[in-house]
Amino acid sequence: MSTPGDLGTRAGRKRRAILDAAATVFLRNGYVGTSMDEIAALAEVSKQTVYKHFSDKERLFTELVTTTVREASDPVHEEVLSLRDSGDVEADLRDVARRQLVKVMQPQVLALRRLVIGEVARFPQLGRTFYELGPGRTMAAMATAFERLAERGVLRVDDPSLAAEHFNWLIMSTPLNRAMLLGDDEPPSRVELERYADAGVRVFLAAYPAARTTSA
Amino acid sequence: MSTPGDLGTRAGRKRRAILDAAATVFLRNGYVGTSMDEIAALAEVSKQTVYKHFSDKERLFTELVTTTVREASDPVHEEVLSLRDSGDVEADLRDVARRQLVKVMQPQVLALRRLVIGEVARFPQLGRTFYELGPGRTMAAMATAFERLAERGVLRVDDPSLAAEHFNWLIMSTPLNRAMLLGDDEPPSRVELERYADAGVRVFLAAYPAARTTSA
DNA sequence: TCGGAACTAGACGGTACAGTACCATGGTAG
DNA sequence: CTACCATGGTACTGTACCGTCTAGTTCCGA
Repeated sequence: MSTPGDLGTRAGRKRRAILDAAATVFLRNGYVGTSMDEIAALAEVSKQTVYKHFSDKERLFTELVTTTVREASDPVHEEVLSLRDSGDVEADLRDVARRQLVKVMQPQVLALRRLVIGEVARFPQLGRTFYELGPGRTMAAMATAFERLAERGVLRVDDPSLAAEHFNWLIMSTPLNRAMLLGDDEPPSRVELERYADAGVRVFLAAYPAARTTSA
Repeated sequence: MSTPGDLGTRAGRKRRAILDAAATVFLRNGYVGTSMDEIAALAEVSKQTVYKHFSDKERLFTELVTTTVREASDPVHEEVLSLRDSGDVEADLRDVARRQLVKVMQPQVLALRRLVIGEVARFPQLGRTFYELGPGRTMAAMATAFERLAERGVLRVDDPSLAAEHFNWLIMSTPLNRAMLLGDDEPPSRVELERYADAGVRVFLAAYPAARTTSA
């Protein structure tokens, strides 16, 4: 009859409220910095109800993280896949790079990344999940796209996986690592992010040149 | 008379023992996962003595992190500076890259990085310190080295800071980010690290070409 | 309308831990 | 040798919080 995630039922709504509250509090205060009472209060739900839906703090936390990562990563994944049929590699790489960077630099995604990294010792599985659903999946998709582009002769790539790594990190490393350590009180503007992305693409194309369809 | 750090005095030895124990426990269990009793026990010192040397847990933690980062970062910094007078840019870049990568991938450095990232919300200053003493300082040194090499005409670089960022992250991103999220149960071998470093240098030199002193 | 399931509110046991208080003791300077 | 300060050992205070329990209340379907 009723699915746990069904928002039509009362149980479904409560469950969603708890997950939303948990996201807010965990991302702000970290795993140990968060109390179940706080989550219950913010969700406007009794603590008993929290424990009815999630057997304990760990499960609530892991479930929250996995669903959040999956949701955040899906759209990026789609766009990367579409790269394989690109008609204008340079322009499309720039597009993908810009959009991907903006996604990754959202404050809540950054907070989630910090959180998972900080808890890798306590929750090793969570780190794996984050990697596989996030950067790992994106780079795998990118590698297959590069492979296809190489077959079509529009991009010179010998090791697609390595190229995907290089592309990915040329775009994201500078702003991402700064954000990890410097916090996001003064996040880079959209324009700055585009500069990082474009510069990364430039370097990438110098090493993995695109064959232009239209010559000068 | 006596300096706090002087290992000759009894107080100095105790202080060092406390810092060593703190390093072990904090790096293994994180900030909140560590109790002052644990540190005192491992240092074979009474808790009273711990509080005599460090007014509270926060100060002990921050003092530990700053001294550790500084110590780990100094040798890398030296070597990067010496790049400016390189006679064989390609070979020397490869050398620097390999050594830098090995340093950064040491388990305790990785643990420290995870720890600082996870605590950025609680200790923003610590993140800044880590960045400025670690990657920030290295990349600044690298930028001045590149600038000098460009003046000498042996490397084509227009924006030295950007080039330093690109170099740094081309080398380190892949193994570093994997380590951050996947833990270091199965750390990459020295050979694998060298492959990452060499591949990064290759891409870097494609975008920022070196003028060869000796031609084929 | 009615019965059962889901929910609320709050107390409670158990545990862990930061930081303090107190006093005995041992090394060290003078 | 002695006075004294650093240290050891340990008990203690206060707090926080997980997870459980109880007792009463509200929602919803039949």
